[in-house]
Amino acid sequence: MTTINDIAKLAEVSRSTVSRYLNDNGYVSEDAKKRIMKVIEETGYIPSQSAKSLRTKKTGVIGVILPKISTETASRVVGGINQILQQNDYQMLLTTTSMESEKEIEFIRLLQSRNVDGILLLATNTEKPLINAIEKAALPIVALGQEFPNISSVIYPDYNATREIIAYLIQKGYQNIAFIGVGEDDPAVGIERKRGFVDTLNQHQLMINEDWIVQGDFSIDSGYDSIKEIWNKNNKKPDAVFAVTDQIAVGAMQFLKEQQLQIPKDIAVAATGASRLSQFIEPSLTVIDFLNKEAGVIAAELLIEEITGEKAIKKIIHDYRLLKRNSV
Amino acid sequence: MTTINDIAKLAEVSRSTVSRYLNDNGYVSEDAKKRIMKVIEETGYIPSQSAKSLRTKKTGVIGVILPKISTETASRVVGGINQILQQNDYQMLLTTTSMESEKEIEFIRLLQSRNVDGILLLATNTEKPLINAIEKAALPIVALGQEFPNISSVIYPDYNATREIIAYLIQKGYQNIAFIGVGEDDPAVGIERKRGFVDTLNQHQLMINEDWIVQGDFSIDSGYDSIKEIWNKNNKKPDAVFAVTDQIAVGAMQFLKEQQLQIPKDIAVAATGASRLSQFIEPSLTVIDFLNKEAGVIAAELLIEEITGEKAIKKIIHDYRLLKRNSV
DNA sequence: CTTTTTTGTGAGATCGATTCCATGTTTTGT
DNA sequence: ACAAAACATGGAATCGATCTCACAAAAAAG
Repeated sequence: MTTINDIAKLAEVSRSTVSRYLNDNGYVSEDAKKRIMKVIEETGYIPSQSAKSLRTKKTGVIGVILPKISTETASRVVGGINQILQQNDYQMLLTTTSMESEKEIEFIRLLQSRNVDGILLLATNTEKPLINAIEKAALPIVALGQEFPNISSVIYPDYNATREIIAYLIQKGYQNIAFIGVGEDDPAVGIERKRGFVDTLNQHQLMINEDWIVQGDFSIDSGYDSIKEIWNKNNKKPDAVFAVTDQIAVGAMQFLKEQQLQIPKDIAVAATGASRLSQFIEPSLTVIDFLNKEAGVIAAELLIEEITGEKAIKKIIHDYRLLKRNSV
Repeated sequence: MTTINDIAKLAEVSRSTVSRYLNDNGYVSEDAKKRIMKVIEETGYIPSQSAKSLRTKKTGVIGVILPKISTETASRVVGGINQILQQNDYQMLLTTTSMESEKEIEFIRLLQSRNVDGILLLATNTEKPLINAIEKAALPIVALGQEFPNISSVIYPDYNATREIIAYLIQKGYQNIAFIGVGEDDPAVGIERKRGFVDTLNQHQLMINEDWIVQGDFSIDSGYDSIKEIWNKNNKKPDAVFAVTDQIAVGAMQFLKEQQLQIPKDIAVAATGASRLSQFIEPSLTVIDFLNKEAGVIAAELLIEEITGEKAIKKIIHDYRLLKRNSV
C-alpha cells in the first residue's frame, strides 16, 4: 500500500508538504502541488483514515443504533438520516439490536471504541442501564423516538396524535373502541399511545372495556391474534379498533375479513404508522403518519449541530399528520 | 480520554502487558490480570480502534454500497447482511448512491480510505468505469444482483425466473401479455428479465406486440403511467401484464382497478419481487420471490470467506420461488 | 545440580497520518 | 535599502495501539 511517505519521496517533497497539500492548509507552491498531484494520480494513493483519525480524533463516522433494519419505519428513518449525513460528508455505521435491549448498551460502547463522532439512538426502551450508558458516554448522542434525560431527542407526539385519531373515531360515531397495544417497556408506543387512547375515551365519557384492550408485539401476526382474542372473549363486539402500529392493524384486518365483516361498515380500523401497505390495502387504512424520514433528517441535523459546537440540549416534538382514508 | 498508557501506569505494568491482556495472547500473570481488570473497570477505558487498525490493518468494518435504503428489497438484503456480519463481529458502514452511478465508484474509494476489510456492492449497473474501479480496488469485493468479472457475486436468476412466471401465465391461458420493464443500464433487471419474457413468448409461438412493451422506472407511479400508456395506445388490449418489479405492478393494478377491470378475470398481473404489499394487496400478487434476505446472507458469508483466506472467485446463482397467488 | 523449557515482563520500533516549530527564501512596505 | 510580512519547506514529536525481542525468574527435565 502506498503511504504519504511514498508520495513524499516520489514527489521529492517532505511528508509535511504532502499533508498540507491534502488538507489544503498552509503553504504549498504551485510547483510542488503539481508534482504531488501527478504522483497521487499515478499511484492511486488513498490516505488512511485510521492514521488520520488517530491524530485528529475525528472519524467522520456517525453510529446509528436501531432495533431492526427491515421495517419500513426504520428504513425511512435511516433514509432521512443518511441524506443529511451524506450532505455533511459523514458516513453511517449501522448496528441493529434485534430488539435486545442489552445490545443498545453494548453498541454504545462499541461505537465509542470505533471513535465515531456521534451516535443516533433509535431506542425501544428507557431503562435505567441504558440511561446510565448514555450518561457515561463521552460523545454526542441524539435519541429518536424516546425521551432521555440530558441528551437531545426527537420524539414523536405519541400522546397527542393518538388523542386526535381516537377523537376522530368518536366523532365518526364509533363508541365501542378496542385497543391493541404493545408492552410497556417501550414507553413511547406502549404507554403514551395507550394513555392517549384511555384519556380520550374518558374525556368523551365512553366506557373503557378491559376486555377490548389487548397487547401484541409489533408483528402482523400479533395483530391477527390480538383481535381474535378480543373476538373470542366476549359477546359484545367493538365497532372500531385502534392498533398502535399499522402492521398490527393489517393483521387485525385480515382476521376481520375472514369473519366476513365489512370495514368500516361493521367495524372501523385505525392505526399509527403510514406504511405503503397501509395505503394500498383495502380498504386503505386511516392512520397517523409520523413522517419518519423527516424525523430522521431532524435527528441527524441535531446531532451534527451538536458535534460542531452547539451544546444546548433540545427536545423536539416532531410533527404528524392524520391520514383519513377508507377504513374509518 | 484514557489510553493504554494510563491503564499501564495505574496498574503498574507496562503497555505491552496491558495489550497482551486485552488481546488475550502471550503471558500475563494472574496478579497482573487482576490489577489491569480493576483499573479498566474503574476508568471505563475503551481501546481506540483507530490506533489498533493503524497497526493491524484491520478494522472489522465492512462497507455496503446500495442504491437506496428505503426500499423493501434493500432493507431485506441489508437485514441478511447484518445478521451474518454481526455473528462474525463485523460492523457495517452503509452508503447509498441514490441511484447515481458515479457514486458507486466514489464510494469504493471512500470505503477503501476508511480501511474497511471488504465491500458488499449492490450494483445497479455494470458500466466500464465501475468495473475498472472494482479491479483497481485492493480489497475483497462481493457483488450482489449483478455480475462482474473477477470478483465473487451472488446473482438472482433473473432470466430463468422470468421464464417460469411467463410460462405460468401462458399455461393459465393468457396469450396477450404486456411487459413493463426498466432501462437497460441495469442489466439484471432491464435486460435479463426482458430477455426471459421475449424468449418465452417466442418459444410458445406467441406474437410479441411492441406496443405492449413499455419502460418505467422502479416506482409505483411509473407502473401506473406505463400501463396507462399501453391502454391508450391501441385498440387491442392485453389480457395479462408482467412487471419487472412488484412496485411497478402495484401502480399498474391501481390504474386497472380505476378502469373497473377485474383482476385476474379481465387482466392478470404478475411481477418480480415479494414485498409485504404484494401479499396484502387485493388481489394478492402472483410474484417471483428472490428471497432477498437469504441473498444478503450468502453474499455476506462469501465476503467473509474471502476476507479470511479463501481466494476462489465464486458466482452463486441464488434461489427463487414462484408465489402463485390471486392476481393470475 | 545443572540445563532446558516455560512463564512473565518491559523497552522500543512501528503503523500513517497531522501539526508545531525552526529555518530559509521571496515579496512587500516605507 | 532594510525591516517586516508572506511564502515555502522539512524535521521531529505525536496520536494509541501492536508486536518483536531481549531478558530474567520460575518450573521442569535430565
